[in-house]
Amino acid sequence: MTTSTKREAQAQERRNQLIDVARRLFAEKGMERTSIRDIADAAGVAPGLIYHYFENKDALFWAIIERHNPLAEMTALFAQAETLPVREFMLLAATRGYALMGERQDLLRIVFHEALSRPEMLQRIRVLQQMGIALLVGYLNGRIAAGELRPHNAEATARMLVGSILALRLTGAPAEPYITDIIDNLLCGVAAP
Amino acid sequence: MTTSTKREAQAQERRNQLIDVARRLFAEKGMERTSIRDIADAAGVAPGLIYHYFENKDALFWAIIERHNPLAEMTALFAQAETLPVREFMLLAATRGYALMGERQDLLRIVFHEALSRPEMLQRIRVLQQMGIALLVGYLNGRIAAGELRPHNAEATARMLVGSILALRLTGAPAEPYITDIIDNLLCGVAAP
DNA sequence: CCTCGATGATTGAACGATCATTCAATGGAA
DNA sequence: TTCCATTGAATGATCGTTCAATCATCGAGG
Repeated sequence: MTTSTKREAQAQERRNQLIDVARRLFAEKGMERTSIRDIADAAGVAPGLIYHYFENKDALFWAIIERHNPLAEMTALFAQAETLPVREFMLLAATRGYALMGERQDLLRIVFHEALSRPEMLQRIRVLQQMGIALLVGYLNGRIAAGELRPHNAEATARMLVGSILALRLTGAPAEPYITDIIDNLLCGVAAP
Repeated sequence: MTTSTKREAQAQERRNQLIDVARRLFAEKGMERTSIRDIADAAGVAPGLIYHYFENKDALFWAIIERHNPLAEMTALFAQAETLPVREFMLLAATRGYALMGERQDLLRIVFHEALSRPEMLQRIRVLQQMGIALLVGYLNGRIAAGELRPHNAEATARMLVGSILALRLTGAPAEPYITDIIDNLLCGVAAP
């Protein structure tokens, strides 16, 4: 058994601290406007220490990104899809999606900011978005097969739902009454009968 | 009449060239990752010349932003709203919105990138988005009053439409068949009858 | 038509500041 | 004593911006 578990725990704690501080500052100011000295000052350490834990500034950036993979939460959400009526589930999915974006606001800001100039970041977002859309499309097609939704292009509907919730979050709009209205609009349409 | 119109025209042409080159590079790499020397090299001039036309790098940035105000195009679009049935107009509005975002892709990238770290840029976007949503809400309320749409929260519908089109553009999805499906979903809903 | 002074466009190295990263030295824990 | 965490100034590079000098254009006067 390793002989330095206390020391290793302390190192891990320091590493996590540096990631947390960097995430907060990157979210506030953007990566380029945040210097290694800014991060060191905010963490109360010397700039050189950062290079003990991370090869370079870019490695620190990716350590922040690696910290969170939302796919587990997304698939967990769909685990209970079968137990709820369509409207209830879509309300739940939209509300949980909105809430998750809120909890991960720092990370979202960093990710969107860097995606605009880092092709590898954009690629990573595209993969995740594709997976998210696929989960939703699978659910919608199941509901169509069960006769609960009319036959239609489930992918367009999935994109509408995700786009609408993302737009609420990006514009700083509150969840309600918008989410309920959006789901009702999506299910019933807005045309006069 | 001014005596140096040829010289003034040349100066204006140079100024426009610098703005165009800067816009392209800012869109590709982001503002911080684009140096004054990058812009000068791409324009084929010396770095000092940029300061003949712009007080500083930030002034050049705002000159790019000032170059375009989409509100004129947005209001022009609504000028013909009355002449079309609801579905036709909404298809037109969505298609034109998608196309405008495509034409202004460079500017959108710059604007979204800088909005994440410049409160004044975010504020400017918020105002514009508020105006756009207001135009759409006004139109939808008119259609509700005319009995063509059922009574509902027009703002939620406006946000759905804008969010859906924005998400198509951000994810690199093609306009069709999505726009037609989205408009039909929005009008008729996806619930089984 | 030519010359010359005025004016604005342009150059590109220098300047002061800041950056990311390195590293020899130090301190504390094992 | 060994090992790892930590320090913080130094290093080389790059940044935005300045500025004295140069070049090209323009208009007035002869």
